[in-house]
Amino acid sequence: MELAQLRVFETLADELHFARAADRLGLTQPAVSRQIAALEASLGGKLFDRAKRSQVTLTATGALFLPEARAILRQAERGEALAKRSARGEVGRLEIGYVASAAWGGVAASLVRRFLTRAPKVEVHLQELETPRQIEELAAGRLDLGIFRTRPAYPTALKVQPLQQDTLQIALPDTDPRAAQPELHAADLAGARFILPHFGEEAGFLARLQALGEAGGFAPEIQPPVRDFLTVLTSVAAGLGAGLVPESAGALHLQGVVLRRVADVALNSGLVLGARRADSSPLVRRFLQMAQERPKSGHG
Amino acid sequence: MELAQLRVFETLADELHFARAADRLGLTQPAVSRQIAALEASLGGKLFDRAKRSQVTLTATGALFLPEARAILRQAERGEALAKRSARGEVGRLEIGYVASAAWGGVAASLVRRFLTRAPKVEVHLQELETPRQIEELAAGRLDLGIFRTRPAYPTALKVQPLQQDTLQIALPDTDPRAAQPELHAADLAGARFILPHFGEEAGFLARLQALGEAGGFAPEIQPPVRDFLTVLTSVAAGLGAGLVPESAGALHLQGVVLRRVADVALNSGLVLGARRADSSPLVRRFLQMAQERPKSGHG
DNA sequence: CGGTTTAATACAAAAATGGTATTAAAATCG
DNA sequence: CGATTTTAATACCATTTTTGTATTAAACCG
Repeated sequence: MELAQLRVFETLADELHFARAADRLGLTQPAVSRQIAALEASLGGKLFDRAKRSQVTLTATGALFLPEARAILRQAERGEALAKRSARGEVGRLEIGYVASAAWGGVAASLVRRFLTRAPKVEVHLQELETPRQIEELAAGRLDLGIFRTRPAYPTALKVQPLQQDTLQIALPDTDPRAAQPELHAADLAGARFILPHFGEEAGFLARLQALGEAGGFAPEIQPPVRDFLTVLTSVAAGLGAGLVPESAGALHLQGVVLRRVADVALNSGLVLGARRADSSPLVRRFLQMAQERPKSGHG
Repeated sequence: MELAQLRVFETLADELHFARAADRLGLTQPAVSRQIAALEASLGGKLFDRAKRSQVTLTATGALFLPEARAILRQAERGEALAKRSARGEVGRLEIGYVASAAWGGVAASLVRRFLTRAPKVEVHLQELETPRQIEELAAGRLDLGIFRTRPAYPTALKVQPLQQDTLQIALPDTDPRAAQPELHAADLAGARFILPHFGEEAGFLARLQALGEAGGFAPEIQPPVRDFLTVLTSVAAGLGAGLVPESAGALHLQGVVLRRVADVALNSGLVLGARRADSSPLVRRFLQMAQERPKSGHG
């Protein structure tokens, strides 16, 4: 017994006419005759009475089998559709990690929102984790995707793709004399007090600042960390010190604050989207592909 | 998507090893590889991860599809089994008519009982109807089988097969002088009074008796009809007259009664099993075949 | 690093499936 | 009632699909 035979059987049971059934199936009449004969042989009994040529009818066995055949076909169609949706990455479950800084800019939220628009049946679970933890969890298989900050290197088991190319910039009060310069050099920042955000165990900003100090030949003085970027910028505007913030923070346009690039030190700190290199999940593939289509999400 | 592919998929999902799955399926390993590849192509995504050669695993899609595939296969198996049982005549419904006289001897009951032993799932409905009515109902399709008395002819749409070859015989009190003869002739019965059974509208016995009278050149005198054969025979033993009873009534061995054949008049009155000639129902075929296997049922 | 295991691929043989043409049987029409 | 038409089955051939054997490529293991 094969599904193809059941499809022929169902159609013939509908039409009760070999030639018309063949037509509906895109076959010829003899093909239908043989498929039915084969099915009947495999079941060990006739399904149709064709003693009267002009009025094919279901036998008792055929009538009994018809709802069974329909059930099998419908079940098969449902299963096939489900598998296809799954293969297209439209159903399933995704564990996605994100760094807090990806949430501020709305990058994580807008990515997930875009994905769910296309694949509403996917169950997405979000977890806020710092970059190193995400890399661990990804490798362990407890995360499927991670939205985290660029690193100098990643485990070979992971692949990452750029999400947002953020440069860290220096935020200065517009009253600061250095604010007059179009761009700064590390050495210009000697003696400045720095206001840094601190989220969980994320130590990236601190590390960058220390690198900056080394390049400029000074030991940066650090204010107690604040909770978010708005506070960093407000503190800077209040003249409490300088800030180290992602370029995208400029979108806030806070009065009394200017952002300046550091010309001689690379302070790239983009967001990347990471996944297991060997991950064959269509959901992950689809998410990665979608993220690549429009590397910068709508939000500034 | 085809059932054969699902069978391969299920087995491979069990074994997670192409060669072993092939073995279980009675195929070779490349055949399994290709069947899976074909199924994956038709679904538009991978079902197995075989990056690591030594550990084939289900993908998320594969894991999702496995219960679906199992459901389809089980449904197909149930449907197939049901159709096969139906084709073998083991399920369904039979409308069977019988003449009252077939019930006395237990012919109808024993036939049905034998049939139900072999096909317990068949729903049998019995209806007591006289011969002409059964023939009507059979032709109309309201009966599937009929157990009735032989007729000189039947509609061509029907086929009948012998069930029990009953000759009608004459029952006489052993005190009757004719009881001394080993067999009678029609003429011997002139002047006898006859005791006949009368059931519903069955007029067969009366008609036979009249034929007998014609052959013997006398008008038979008829006693009021009685309800059953035992009463006929008891009346005969009491000397109330002669009886006309099926040969098989002799099995009752009633004291004081003898049964005698009528040599010169054919009084065959067998029971036959009738069905529509065109009936393709496996139940009917099976019943007819069973009845033929042992033409006389266990009962005398 | 070499041998072994395992899945995929290449190729030829076999099976099945489908199509065209024809036949047989029933239905329809004159 | 006979001729024509309709309809399903069959014969036959071409095509496609499936299988098996042999081989290859990759991963695993010592």
